[in-house]
Amino acid sequence: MTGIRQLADHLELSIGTVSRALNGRPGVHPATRERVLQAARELGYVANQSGRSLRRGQTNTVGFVVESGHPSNLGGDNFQFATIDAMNLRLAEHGLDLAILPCHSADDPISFLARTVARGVVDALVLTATRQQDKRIAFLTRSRMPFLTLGRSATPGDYPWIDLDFFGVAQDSVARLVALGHRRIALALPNRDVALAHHYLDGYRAGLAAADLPFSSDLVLRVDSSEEGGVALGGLILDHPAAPTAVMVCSEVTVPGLYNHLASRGLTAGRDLAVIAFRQSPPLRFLSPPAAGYDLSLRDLGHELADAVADLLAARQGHLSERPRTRIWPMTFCDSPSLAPPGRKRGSSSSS
Amino acid sequence: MTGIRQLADHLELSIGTVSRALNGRPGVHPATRERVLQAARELGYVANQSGRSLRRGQTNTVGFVVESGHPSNLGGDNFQFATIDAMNLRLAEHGLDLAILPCHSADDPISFLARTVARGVVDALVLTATRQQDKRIAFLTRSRMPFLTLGRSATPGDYPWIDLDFFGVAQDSVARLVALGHRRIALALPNRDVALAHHYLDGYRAGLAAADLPFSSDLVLRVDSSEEGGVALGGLILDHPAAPTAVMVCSEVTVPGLYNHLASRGLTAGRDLAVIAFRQSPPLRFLSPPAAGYDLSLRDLGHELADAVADLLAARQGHLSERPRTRIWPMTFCDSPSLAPPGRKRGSSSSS
DNA sequence: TGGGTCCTCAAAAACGTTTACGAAAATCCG
DNA sequence: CGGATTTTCGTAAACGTTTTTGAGGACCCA
Repeated sequence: MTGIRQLADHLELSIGTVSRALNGRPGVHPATRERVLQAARELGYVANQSGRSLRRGQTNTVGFVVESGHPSNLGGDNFQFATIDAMNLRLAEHGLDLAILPCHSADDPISFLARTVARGVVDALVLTATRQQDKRIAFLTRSRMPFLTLGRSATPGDYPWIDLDFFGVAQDSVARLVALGHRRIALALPNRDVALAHHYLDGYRAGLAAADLPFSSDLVLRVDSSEEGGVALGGLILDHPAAPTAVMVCSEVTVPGLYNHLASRGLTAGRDLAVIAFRQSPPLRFLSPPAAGYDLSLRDLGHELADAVADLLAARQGHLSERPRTRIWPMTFCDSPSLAPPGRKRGSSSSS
Repeated sequence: MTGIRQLADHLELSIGTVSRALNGRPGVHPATRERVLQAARELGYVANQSGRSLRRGQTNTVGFVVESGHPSNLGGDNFQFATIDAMNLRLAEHGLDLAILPCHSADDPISFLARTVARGVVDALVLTATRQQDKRIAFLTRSRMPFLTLGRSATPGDYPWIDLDFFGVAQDSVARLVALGHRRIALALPNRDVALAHHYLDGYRAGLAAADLPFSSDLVLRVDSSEEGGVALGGLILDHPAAPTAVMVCSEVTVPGLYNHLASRGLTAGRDLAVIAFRQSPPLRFLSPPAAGYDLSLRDLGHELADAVADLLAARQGHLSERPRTRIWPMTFCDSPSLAPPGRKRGSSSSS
C-alpha cells in the first residue's frame, strides 16, 4: 500500500507539498507539481479515501436509498438498475461514488436514515418511492443532509426533486381514450401511499374534466403492484357494474397479470378492453398485443439525477447556491394495438 | 454531529472506555457498558465510518463491479438489480455496505481495478461478466484484495466463485430437444468472450454426444446480446442450409428479437421452431408463446453471494481460512409451448 | 494489615490525509 | 548590493476512531 508518505520520501519532498501538488492548490512550482504527478502515476498512488474523508469531513459518496425486500423491486422491471447504472457512470465523472442503501420495508425509514446520517458514510442521499406525506424529507432537512427525491412529495420544503410526469401522462391518456370513443375509463392505482399515485389520479381527473366527463370514484381501482395484483385488477374490471371499456394502469408490472386474467375469460386487450400503462417498460412490448404506454430514456434520467446531486454538493461548498432544481420529466407516447376503440364484445353487452 | 468525544464527556468517562464498551471488548464493567450503550442510543451515536476505517484499515464496504455503458445492461433484464438488492440486504446483516462500481466498457479493466484498490474504499470485490481468460483475477490476487467472481473463469487460482449451471442447463436442453425428436439443434452464443458461453457450448457438446448426435460448428451461431441480435439470429436460423428445427439461446435478451423475426416471416416459436433459452427471465414469460428456459431464485443467489463475501472477509481476519468456496448454482426447468416436436411447416420442408 | 493479583479505566499513539502557519529561498526594485 | 516582496516549501495540528500501555484502585489471602 503506497501512501502519500512513501510518495513524498521517494520525491524527497515534504508531505505537505505533495498533497498541495496533487490537489491542485496554489503555491507549488509548476515543475515540482509535474514531477509529483508523474511520480504518482508511476507508483500508482491514489489518495486513500478514508484519510481524505476524515480530514475533509466528506466522503464523496452518494447514497441511493432503495426500498428493499418489496416484491415490486424484485419483479420484472429494470427501471431502477438502468437508472442507477447511468447515474453511477455520470457520478464517476464528478468524482463521486455510489452506495446502494437498502431500507428494508419492515424497517422504520426514519431510524434507518438517522443511522445512515450518523455513520457519515454519504455526503448526499437520493430518495425513491416518495410518499405524498413523507417524513423522511423533514428529517433530512433537519439533519442538514443534502438530498433529492425521485418523485415529488406534497411535503413542503426547499429541496430538489425530479419526477416523472405522472400528471401529464394521465391527462394525455384520458384524452387519447376519449378521442377513441371511450367514456367509462377505469383507473388502476397502487394500493400504497406513493406520491406518484396522487399525481396520476389528479391527471386523470383533469383529463376527465377537459372532456366534460364525470369523475366517479367507483372507477378508481387499487391493487397490489405485482402480477397477482394485475390478475385481481382484471377481475375488478370485468365484474365492474359500470363495465369500463378502458383502463389506465399506473403500475406497469400489473399489466401481464391483467392480460392473463383477460385471456382466462377469452378476452384480449385492445379488442375487448383498451389498456394503456403509465410506462411502456420493455416487457410490456412483448405482450400480445403490446401494451401502449409512455417511454423515457433511463440513461438521460440517470444523468440528470447525477448532475442534480453534484450541483447539490457544489452548492453546499458555497460554490453556487441557487434555488433547488425541480423538474418534471417528460414522457413520450408509444402507441400499440392495446389502445383501440370501445370493444366489440364487452362494449356491446355492457348493459348487462 | 455527535462523536465519541461528546458521548464520553456526557458520560464523564474516557474515550477509550466508551469505545471498548461499544465494541464489545473485554475489560469494562457490565454496568458501565450498559450505561454507555444506553447513552449511545439516547444521543443517537453511531461510530463515524471514516475514522473507524482509517484506524482499522478496513471499510466494511464491498464493491460490486458492473460493466457499465454496455447495452445489455441497459436492456430489459433485471437480473443484476434483483441479485444486487438481495445481496445488499444480506450484506447489511453482516454489517457491510455495498458500492456499485461502474467500469465503463471503454475503460481498461485492470487500471480501473488498480485505482479502486488504491483508493481503499472497499474491503472486497465481486466481479461480474467473467471472461474465460480474465486478467482481473491475476491482478486482484497479486494485490491481495479479496474477491469472488460471479461466473467461473478458466483462469486458475485459489479464489471463490459462483456460477450458474450453464453446462448442466445446455446438456439438459439438448436432452429435452432430442427427446422431442429434434436432430438439428442450433446454438446461439453471445459474440463476446464471456466464460459462460464456453460452458454453455461444452454442455451442448456433451448433450449431443450423449444422444449420439454429431457436433457441427455450423450450427453454432454468434450474435449480439440485444434485441437486434435476436433478429439477426432469426435470419441465421431460417436461412441456414441445415435447417435446424430447434435453437438453444444463451442470452435470453435475444429471444424477443428472434420471435419478431419469426413473426415477420409468418412463423411462430414452438410450431415452427423450438426455442429454449438459458434463463426464462420474467419478460420471456410474456411472449406468445412464452419461451421455455430455466429459472433460479435471484434472492437466494444474492444471499449466497453476500455470505460468500462475508466468509471471505472473516477468513482474512484469520477467523477461519478454509478452502475458497466454489459453487455451481442449479437451475430449474420451466416448460412452455415454445418447446415442441419438430415443426409442421419448416420441419416438413426441411429438405429444400 | 500488607503484599500480590485482578479488574477497571485514563492517556496517548496511530491510521492517511489536508491545510494553516511560518520559515527559507528567490526575485525584484531602488 | 540591501531590504522588501513574493514564491516555494516544510512543520505540525487536526479529523474520529481503535488499541496499546500503564496506572490506579479494589479485593483476596496470608
